[in-house]
Order: sequence, then structure tokens, then C-alpha cells
Amino acid sequence: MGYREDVKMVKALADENRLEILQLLKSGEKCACVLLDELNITQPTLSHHMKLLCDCGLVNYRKDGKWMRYSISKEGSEKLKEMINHYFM
Amino acid sequence: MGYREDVKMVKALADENRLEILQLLKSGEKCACVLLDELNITQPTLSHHMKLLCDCGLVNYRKDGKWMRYSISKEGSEKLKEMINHYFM
DNA sequence: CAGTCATATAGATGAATGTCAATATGTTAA
DNA sequence: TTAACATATTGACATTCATCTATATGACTG
Repeated sequence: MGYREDVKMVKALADENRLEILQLLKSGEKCACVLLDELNITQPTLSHHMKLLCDCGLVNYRKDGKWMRYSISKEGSEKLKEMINHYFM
Repeated sequence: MGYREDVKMVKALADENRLEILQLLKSGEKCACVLLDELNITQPTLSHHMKLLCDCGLVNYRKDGKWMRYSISKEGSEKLKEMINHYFM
């Protein structure tokens, strides 16, 4: 029936750059500029990826002055794991 | 570095019809014709989806006369869960 | 063998997506 | 306030992808 929410979250994972972003966030909250340094993409492209990761709930964002700080969402992670466990009991 | 294998597996999940296929396979091995009955897609489209699910290792296939029987791969499931746990420890 | 059934492959098409350059918005500093 | 910096948005473009129709392959049946 309603796979849309699940698909939205899984699609957010379905890109090499976004997986690398998540890998970088594993070690804790990071500024967009730090992520930008590590990836071979332009700033608008990073912004686009971060929007997808945040919109699906996997990543939290926090505005700190002129910086945006991103971190992995505990709640989103749990939701993702529950979803995976649902399909692959 | 090498996110390609991870991306391949996650991309296989990133489609509503494929999630529904996995949902149907939860209850056990199913023939392609049964899956086709449940989904609003044509036979070639189903064949395409099954190829993606099998190629990434999430689904096993078994030729039985003129039928193809599909089932969720225990090994693939475990690999997926390990991957998710890697990114969202 | 000829016909039918189940599935796969080929090729075409429209929609979604990742990417960039250019520009806008918002924040800090001089 | 003006300049510089960090990020977001817009619009364009090339690629990927889900889907279909038509056809091929392979297996059973009469």
C-alpha cells in the first residue's frame, strides 16, 4: 500500500556521495564546509544532497551563525532499521 | 572509497514496486507469475525488477521447469543489515 | 513436431535525478 | 554600511531509470 515513505528514505541512501556524507557524519556533527572539503562536488550539489538526507529524517540540521551543522538523526536511524527489519525479518 | 556495492544494494530497494515484491516474498518463495498477478506492471517490467533484486544478492532465484521461483536471500539480508549498521551504528 | 505457456531481451520513451554555473539570501566582520 | 563569507535557490543539461511494446528463448503438452 503505502511504500512512499519507505522509498523516500531508501532513495536518500541510494547515491555514492550521500553514503560518503553519512560515513563522514559517523564521527559526529559536521559543518557543510567541512563536508564540502571532503567531497568532489560543488557547493550547490552538496546543498542538494543535504536537503534529501534531512527531508527523509536521516540527518539533523542546526543553523549556527552562518554555518549549517549536520548530524545523523538517532530517530531516523531507528526508523530505517525498523523498516529494514520489516522487509527482511 | 568503494561505495558501489553498497549503492547497488540500496538502489535495488529504492522503488515502490520492488518493495512490494519483497513484501510479497516475505511469506516465502513465489513464482514470477504470482508476483505478476499482484502488481500492476507488465511482465517485462517485472523481469527487469527481479533482475535488479537478484543481481544485488537480496533475492535468490531457482528455475523450475518453465517457472522461475524467487525467494528472499538470507545471506543478502544479512549483508544489507550489516551495511545499515555500518552507517548507522 | 507444432502449439502454448512462462520468462527474458531489445529498443524506445518519458520522467526522475545528479550535476554545474549563476545568482540570491543571510550572517559576520571591518 | 560595505565587504566577505557560508549556504540556498534557480535553471539548464546529461544521464539514469521505470516503463511499455514487440520479439526471442526456452519448456511443457498434445
